[in-house]
Amino acid sequence: MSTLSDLPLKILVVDDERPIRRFLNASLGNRYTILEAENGGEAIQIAALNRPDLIILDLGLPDMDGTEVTRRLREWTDVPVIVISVRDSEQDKVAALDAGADDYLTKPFGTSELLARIRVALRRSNKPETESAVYQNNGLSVNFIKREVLVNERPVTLTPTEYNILKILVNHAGKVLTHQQLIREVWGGNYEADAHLLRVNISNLRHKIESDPLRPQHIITEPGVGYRLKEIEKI
Amino acid sequence: MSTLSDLPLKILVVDDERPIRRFLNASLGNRYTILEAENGGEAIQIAALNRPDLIILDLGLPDMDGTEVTRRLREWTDVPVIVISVRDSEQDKVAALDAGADDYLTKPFGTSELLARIRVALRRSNKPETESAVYQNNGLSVNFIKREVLVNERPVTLTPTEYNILKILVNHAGKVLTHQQLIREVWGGNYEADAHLLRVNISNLRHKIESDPLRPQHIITEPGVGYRLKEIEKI
DNA sequence: CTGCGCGTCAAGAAAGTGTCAAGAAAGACT
DNA sequence: AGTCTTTCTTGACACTTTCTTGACGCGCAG
Repeated sequence: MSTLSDLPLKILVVDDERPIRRFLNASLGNRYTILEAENGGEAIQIAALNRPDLIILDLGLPDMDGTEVTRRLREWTDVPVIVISVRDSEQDKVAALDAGADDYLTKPFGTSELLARIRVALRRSNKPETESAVYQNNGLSVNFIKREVLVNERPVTLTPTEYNILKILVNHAGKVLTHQQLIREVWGGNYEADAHLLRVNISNLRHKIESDPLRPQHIITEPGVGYRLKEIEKI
Repeated sequence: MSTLSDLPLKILVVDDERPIRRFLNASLGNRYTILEAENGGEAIQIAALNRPDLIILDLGLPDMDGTEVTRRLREWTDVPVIVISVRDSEQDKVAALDAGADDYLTKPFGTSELLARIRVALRRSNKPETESAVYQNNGLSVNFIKREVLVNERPVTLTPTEYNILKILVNHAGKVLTHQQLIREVWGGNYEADAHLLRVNISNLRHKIESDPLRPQHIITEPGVGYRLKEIEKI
């Protein structure tokens, strides 16, 4: 069990109030290396750059909601996220947890409880899977942090829907995704969207990332079933 | 998030008070299969026997402390444990979490928060992707996740109907399937489809996966009865 | 020889797929 | 608020693949 990297574990504290950051720094500083961020954008940047082992995230941030930060993080990393907030409503908790947070602590909380919950989160995540935030295969490159897509080194700009579709395909690269699965994941459970809508978007997407949309090299149609992102074996 | 392969997950509820068990059963019963235990010993027994996917554990048990139960469980299983308790002291929380619990909820709590925290715990523990759903025998290989069929290492493309027929044959590999069974499974209960239609499709399928369709090595005709996927004993 | 089950072939019917373009909706900027 | 731009959604159409049906040949048993 003991994966002993003797370097101290890094924890990123995200809070816009300096006193809280100072308090957390004092509570955790002698056990962990503390990184700090003041807002959501900075948090994502620092997380991408420094790869902390855990993130403590305040819900109330100036630039973007903490739930949104979590969602963005989850697009490319499984780092444990512990949300802290003054909001105590069940609705807030459920939203944050479902967005991908691992725990939710209501302020004020005791230091020892926070430490215990940090230990739990670290214990669970102690399987260092080297998952990269960048997908690369077959001339297609998707950077989930920057939301940047390259085709043969050349950047392409995708609309939000197109990016979402591509993201799902990449996350299941090689596997066939049925129309229903794609529709559910892109447009949400309420499937007002039909297969035709999906086809149009796939078509648009292809025109942007395929050199020859008639003979797609990336997004392969599985007739009667759905679509699949083609993966080429790397030796 | 990807939501595939959903057989109902089993949750073990451990509490000595019947009303609480009943309440949890009502709250979770329509989403999960609920097992129940009244005390620590029983909990461990049932956990060992039924291998639940998650355990909800009350701290106050008649025979042994919940923390102790958690410790005993952790000796042999990583099943997520969510502790619920009336005790709100930090000391109790830290003790339970450090004993191996994944979460700690103070009574009273809302149903939706509990459900959210259950989802978090299950999400974390479900990481190992179910990758191996591959049938392989006699030069024929069917990967159900990628929806890929290989004959002697060479990929073949099947139409939806052909794939469905093959899938059913594979799922009952070695056994004879009557015409009626196959028709019902492929075309649905309303069997407007007749045996002739099945024969045409079998013929097409054979031309794709048999090297010599006249002497089939995979799809064997059982005259007057149906078809069978030939299996070769692996040593 | 005749009837029956089985396999093959080919052609029309049906379903699925890709593209274009126009209107609706959403968002950004004065 | 209003205007402008981008993005999303819908409908129409051509095209392709797949499904279904009917015709026919073969082998075999009665």
